[in-house]
Amino acid sequence: MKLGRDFFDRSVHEVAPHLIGVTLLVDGVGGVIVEAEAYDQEDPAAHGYRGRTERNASMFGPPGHAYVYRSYGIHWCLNFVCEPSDVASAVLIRALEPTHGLDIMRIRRGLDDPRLLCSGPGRLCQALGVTRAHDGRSLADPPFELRARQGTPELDIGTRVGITKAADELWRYAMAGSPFVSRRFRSRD
DNA sequence: CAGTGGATGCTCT
DNA sequence: GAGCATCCACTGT
Repeated sequence: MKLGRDFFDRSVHEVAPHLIGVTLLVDGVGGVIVEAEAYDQEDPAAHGYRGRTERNASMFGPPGHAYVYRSYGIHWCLNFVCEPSDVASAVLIRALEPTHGLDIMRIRRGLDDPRLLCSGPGRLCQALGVTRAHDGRSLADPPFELRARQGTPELDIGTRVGITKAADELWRYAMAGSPFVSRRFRSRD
């Protein structure tokens, strides 16, 4: 079952936790989203914070579309744009539990361990073949496919990874205890 | 298991 | 010219 048409027409802080458990496929290859981070329009760590530029234009576009950017000159990172147009906010997809097309992922990644195929924003883009070519594309149309989750997973919540500004905001969400997250959370009691 | 440093290409100041 | 929303290899416990 596909996601509702208005799934992304709300705050990133509501969308991000609701994405955990959703299945993401790109040309039939992908898995269950187990980790995501929210970046809102008043967030100094967000690319849209200082206004619209050529790179972040997709963030200012309609919700339910992809924002893909190059990270550290090497990797690609995939975001889902949220809220109305002209409000720059998006959710960074940080990790998947691979379920579809593992053979293709292994070839693209050059390794076998399922835990290392999609456990990080750069890794999952390599495994799913996501590049700049996907920037601005609708998540409701091929090659993307999003399938609604069944039930409500328990969440781990923590601070975001790899940033220096607004580093204390608890805007990182993950499926509790998943071995497929990019980094472990603080020990839970 | 923790910490460090290099690769690498843009974007923005 | 600085600074990355990262990953991997390598070091030392």
